[in-house]
Amino acid sequence: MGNPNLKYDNQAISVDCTVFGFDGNALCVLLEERRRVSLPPSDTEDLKLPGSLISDAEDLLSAANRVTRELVGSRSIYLKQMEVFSDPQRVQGQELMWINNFYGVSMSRVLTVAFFALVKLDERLMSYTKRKGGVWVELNNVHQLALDHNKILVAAIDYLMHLFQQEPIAFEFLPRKFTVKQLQKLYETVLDVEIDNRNFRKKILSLAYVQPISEHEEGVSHKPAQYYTFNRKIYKRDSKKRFRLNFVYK
Amino acid sequence: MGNPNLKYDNQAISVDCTVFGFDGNALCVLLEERRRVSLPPSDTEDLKLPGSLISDAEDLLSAANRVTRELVGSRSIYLKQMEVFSDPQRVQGQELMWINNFYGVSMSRVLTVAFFALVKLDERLMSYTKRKGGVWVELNNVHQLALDHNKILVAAIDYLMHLFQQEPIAFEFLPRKFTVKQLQKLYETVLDVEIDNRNFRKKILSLAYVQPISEHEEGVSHKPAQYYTFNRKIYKRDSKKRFRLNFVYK
DNA sequence: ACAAAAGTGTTCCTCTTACACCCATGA
DNA sequence: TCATGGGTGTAAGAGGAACACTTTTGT
Repeated sequence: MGNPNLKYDNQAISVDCTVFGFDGNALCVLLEERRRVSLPPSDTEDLKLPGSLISDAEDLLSAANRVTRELVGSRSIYLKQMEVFSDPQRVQGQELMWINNFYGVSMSRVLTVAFFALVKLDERLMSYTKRKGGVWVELNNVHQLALDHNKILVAAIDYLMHLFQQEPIAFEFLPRKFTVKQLQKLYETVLDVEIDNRNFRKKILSLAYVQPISEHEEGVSHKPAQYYTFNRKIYKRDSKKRFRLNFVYK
Repeated sequence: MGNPNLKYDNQAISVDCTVFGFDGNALCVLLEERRRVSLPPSDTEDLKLPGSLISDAEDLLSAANRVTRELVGSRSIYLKQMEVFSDPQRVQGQELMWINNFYGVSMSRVLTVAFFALVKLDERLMSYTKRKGGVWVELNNVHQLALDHNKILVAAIDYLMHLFQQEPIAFEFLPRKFTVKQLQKLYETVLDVEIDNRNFRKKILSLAYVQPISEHEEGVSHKPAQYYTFNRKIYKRDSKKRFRLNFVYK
């Protein structure tokens, strides 16, 4: 029997999405202004990660899709469950009141499931987001966020850097056709390293799933670069073959 | 404003723990019998992963610790959040009634946060678990479990195999001092491969964080094996150094 | 012709893999 | 002395890292 002294029925669940994009130079994250219903205005904490409580009939992925689509529209998006933040004190006082008020409930705590998302960020998406009330902020320019969203963001950056070295998620950031240089710049930005251009090319072009197409850059005042695409089918086929003990650090 | 047609306040949250152990030959998972309050008995579905609803004031890790300690006692345990299962239909009908009844609540759904755990399984733990009403079942002998616990178990096995190649969690399964052979057998079991003994030794012994101690096996009727230990400090120090693009499959 | 970025090769070294026999102990 | 599992070495190949110059285009 569950302990009769404990309560189990006063908890809300939310999703909060950390959506990353790459503008060609820097990593950006999608933020929105908090709509302040009954909370005194604050200069420093009015930005937050997009999120929402989940309704009784909704699964988490649907909720995360709903939340992100509000700001990025119907484009395809890489979306993955990351981590649950469950400190009973993570939302309290006025923050909790704000949520209860906003959703018309009276819960004593809110757990949040953090989602990790990647999109292809371009001019059109930039302005779409703006019209919908969101902003893309370079990671270096992110200051204090509402609730515990700085903590979630830090976890997401960490997750991004790890996953980036494990799986070819780089291509989620780039348009369908891209140049080797764009790809290299992306790796350098995300992992915060410098990469030798010759070695990078050699490595990337040795991958069967990065394929040249019969198109080159146009209208640039230097040698036009070859375009490549990412072939997911080939990646999936080949990724089953390998077995490595990658924990090896000497 | 949250959509006033939706309800947000009728959801319970549970943790379910997949605890793995290695008995020297096979991987085992910790299961417990479901205490059937108001449900017709079933021959095939009376085993489940250990789990519990979380109370309003509890964080997830504490809940997972509480749940596992009931069956493994106070020994140290590797415990990590894995994935949330949030299908609104995942628990319904009699299953849902059983939970509401058991905990004295009336929720319309239960989300569960699956935890992933590893313990050092030995004779003492085996019998401790038995006294507490749990069982260790070899993975090959796990049949139909209650609720969606087979699904959770499959996800946990997958997670284990991936993590095993990424991080030195093998040592969480073994006693403080172990032989190379034990370690190799463990890798072969978890990853379901055969490993060349000479190459395995070479690799393992090249790792600064696997250290020989001045002790050998005793009472065996063959050359007694050297004992080694895992030095976590050295691992942590060295793991910061390396950077690799491990997504590379050709 | 010049500025600007694209593209190209070689050498050295480390790590991986495949493979077969001798060693130390208890019975 | 024998059965049992512990422990050892080498050669060939693949992948990673360091490093500097030529090519193609627009202006």
